[in-house]
Amino acid sequence: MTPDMKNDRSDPTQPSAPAPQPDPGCTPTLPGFTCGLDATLRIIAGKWKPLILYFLAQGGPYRYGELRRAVRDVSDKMLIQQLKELEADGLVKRTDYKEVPPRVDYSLTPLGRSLAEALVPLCSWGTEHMAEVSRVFAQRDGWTTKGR
Amino acid sequence: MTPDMKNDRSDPTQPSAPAPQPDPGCTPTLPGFTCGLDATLRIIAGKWKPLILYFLAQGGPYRYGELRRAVRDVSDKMLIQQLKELEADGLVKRTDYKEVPPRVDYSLTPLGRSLAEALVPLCSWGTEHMAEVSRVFAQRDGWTTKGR
DNA sequence: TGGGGCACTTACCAAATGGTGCATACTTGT
DNA sequence: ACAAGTATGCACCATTTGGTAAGTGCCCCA
Repeated sequence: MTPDMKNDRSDPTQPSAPAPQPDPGCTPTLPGFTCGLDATLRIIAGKWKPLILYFLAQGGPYRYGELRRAVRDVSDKMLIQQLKELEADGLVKRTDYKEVPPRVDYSLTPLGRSLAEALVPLCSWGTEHMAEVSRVFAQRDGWTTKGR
Repeated sequence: MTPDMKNDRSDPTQPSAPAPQPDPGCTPTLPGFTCGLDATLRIIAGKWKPLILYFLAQGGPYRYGELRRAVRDVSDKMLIQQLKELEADGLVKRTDYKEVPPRVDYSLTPLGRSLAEALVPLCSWGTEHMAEVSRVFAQRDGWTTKGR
């Protein structure tokens, strides 16, 4: 067993790479974030936020009800909650017309709009690879080609 | 005042827009997804997945330990878990060298690489707007200028 | 007068998510 | 012998997240 060359290179006792550098386009400037992606992810954390941003980016301001119909499967509670957070984070603007049957609409702030644009490639990716993606989910949901 | 024109246009009893169309770049083809973005989001759902993909995209294959040091604050359990899912989803490839002190490394599959590229704009966005973002988090974490 | 819509709000609950710590099997260094 | 490192597995627990269902005040319509 060639005892002195079992680990030909990169022997585990001496880490080959101390720590990968998180750089290209990622300059850790502010504290708390390891990189820009980290920062972004924390802002859009929440099941519905990216979707909301994206829908809002498609059409002009949407009324609450429209939005809820657009983002299918979202409950009132969730939609409101995420909208509030997005508003607090300065990504969406809420306009309350103070009318008597309530009328409110939501639109993107410039910041929100810029973020929504960064989301576009993700959308395209999903569209392009939807076949693979749905295949993946098919088996995730406990499902085999042979039925059952 | 002006009782008959309170709802000048788009009176609430008659929805102005029946349902916003989720189209530009989003063609709902396969069942289950409202649009491409939806599909993508489900694949990268999980606190660390985008980060893992992104790190993997930066350097070549990473050994498990390197990855964990790179993605700071991630626990073993989480990292392993997410790596397994990514592997199952065909985004990363795991190579086990079957050596005696365990040696394993992870790299992106072509699919994973393409997804990682779609993540780039998010990273740039985060980097560009990191100031705003960290301001947002400052107040989210219950924080006032006047301390405590 | 009753039903429905609007935009929310609240209470309660289940499930997902994530963290800590211990265990494994084996090696190398001291 | 013992600590440390390698890549994981697993049990247990706390927190977070998300969902359901109900209620609110006010209006319009039949």
